[in-house]
Amino acid sequence: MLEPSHNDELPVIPGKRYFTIGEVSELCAVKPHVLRYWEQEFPQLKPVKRRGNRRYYQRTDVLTIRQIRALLYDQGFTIGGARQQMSGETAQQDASHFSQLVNQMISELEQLLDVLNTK
Amino acid sequence: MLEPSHNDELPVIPGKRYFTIGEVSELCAVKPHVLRYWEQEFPQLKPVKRRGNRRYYQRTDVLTIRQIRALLYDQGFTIGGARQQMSGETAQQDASHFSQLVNQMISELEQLLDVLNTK
DNA sequence: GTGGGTTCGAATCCCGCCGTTCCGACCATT
DNA sequence: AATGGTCGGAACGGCGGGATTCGAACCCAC
Repeated sequence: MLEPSHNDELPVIPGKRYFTIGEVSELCAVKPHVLRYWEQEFPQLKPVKRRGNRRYYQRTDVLTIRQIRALLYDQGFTIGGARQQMSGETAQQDASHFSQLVNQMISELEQLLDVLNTK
Repeated sequence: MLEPSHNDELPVIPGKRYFTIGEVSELCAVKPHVLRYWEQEFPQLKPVKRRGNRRYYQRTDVLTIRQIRALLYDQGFTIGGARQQMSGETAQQDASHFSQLVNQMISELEQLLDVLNTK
């Protein structure tokens, strides 16, 4: 069984600009080494790096990580699926699925229009 | 990268009532042993069993399997995630999103009806 | 009924995803 | 300078998700 990890209950993000990997780890309940690993897997996750290659995460990075976390731990995506989801590919599928339905509705409405016209 | 498996291009389901596991395997492009495995993982997948414990799949079963297949191979869910998805937890989110849209369409159609009536 | 293909459940095997652990070196704060 | 966090890289590991194998039962065509 998938255990929902209650993303909602994560701590409030403090009002500062930059966070170390350790801080982000706490804020997102994800171990530092996992954060480094995710960085390889998700191109959109690119914290600033300074002296000695140290990572400095911004607030948006923290939100990105929480989103990834939700996709993986709550929604039950694989890493590949989460990446696809983040890059918006599935939104397109949804959209096409949707437009298909809409097209069908349109053609049905056109038939209805025919009926109305011939009366 | 996740390779979309083009669920759309699966063969049309023949117009008969029952299918053997081999037929379903072809119809869904999923090996028989995987179908048996999925049966353990997805409670809603319960083909009828007859003489000698043989599986007889109905059309709805075929559709269910295609759906599972899409969740796993196209959308990138884990089995746990797909199960959660199938059991309708996330579907509720989708549904509310959907019903919102449908409501909007209905109100627009009602406006259209008004126009037609006053003419 | 007889032969060839299909299916059965259960056991076993296996590969790759998703981390995890180790490492010596570097950095920051006291 | 001492303590504790962080660095990258490589080696290691669990286990999810099948894949393979087995002998036996079954079905259909002939």
